[in-house]
Amino acid sequence: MPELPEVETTRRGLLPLVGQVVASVSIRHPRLRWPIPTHLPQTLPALTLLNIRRRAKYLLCEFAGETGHGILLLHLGMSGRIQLLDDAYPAEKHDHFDVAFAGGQVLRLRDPRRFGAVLWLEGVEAEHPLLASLGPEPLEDGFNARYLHSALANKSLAIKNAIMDGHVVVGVGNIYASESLFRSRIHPETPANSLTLKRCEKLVAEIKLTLHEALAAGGSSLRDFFGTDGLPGYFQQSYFAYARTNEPCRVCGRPIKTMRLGQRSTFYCAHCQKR
DNA sequence: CGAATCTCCTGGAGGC
DNA sequence: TGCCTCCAGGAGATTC
Repeated sequence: MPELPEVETTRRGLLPLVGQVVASVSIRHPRLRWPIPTHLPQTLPALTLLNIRRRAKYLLCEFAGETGHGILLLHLGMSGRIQLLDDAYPAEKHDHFDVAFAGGQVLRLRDPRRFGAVLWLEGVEAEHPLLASLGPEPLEDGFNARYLHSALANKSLAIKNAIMDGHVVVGVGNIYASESLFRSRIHPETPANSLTLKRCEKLVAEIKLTLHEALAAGGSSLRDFFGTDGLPGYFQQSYFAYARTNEPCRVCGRPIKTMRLGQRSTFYCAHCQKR
């Protein structure tokens, strides 16, 4: 399931397309999280890709030309992947969306579970409902202990749910929520507003560290991630807690426990992580 | 407002 | 081998 490091890795992998002009668009299966706009095959051709940015787990591809201007928003959901192909190879079952460029390369979205999204934004990007109320980027300076502590001040829910809420901080998915809480020695059920500033400091640091490490791993597996079915780098890394039910804690050796929190599998060490 | 629950979807794993 | 059930999950929508 694509987490922030994988989305960022995807973004970097697509940068060679910047400056290229769209030749055509194919929509094979328009029903993703929301319908893919049916006008894209008319709207995009002849526009130039100006840049590719990332906000949270959204990829924002800005296009402009004599016939228009807008942002193609892409989201990978949980099973999506974007391939950069040198040629329009025959599409497979779950290849729902292509953007073909004049140079011959093709951006292809594959998403078996169809939780992903392809949308077209016009007007002021920051005012779009999906982007307007997002919290800070976890790797930027705006995400710091003081900010987190105040953002949690009136929240009594479990800290794990809090850091997975995109209004608090974006880009922390289920895997890294468990991992960063383990590394911070914070029990996932701890009421968010009971964390001291000092523990917020630790948590912020571990979220940044965990994401940086995953990003480094994802970046090094770019070739695996693009064009093949190889697993992205972070799946190959060894987790401290995630998906390690009953396996020995890497710190104290006691079995890792699992629980449901906010409908999500949660992994932790009952001995190392304190409320 | 906060918090909990529901929802979309398909592939893979496990049971019989 | 086949069929059934259950589970995974990002995050917006809905409900309380």
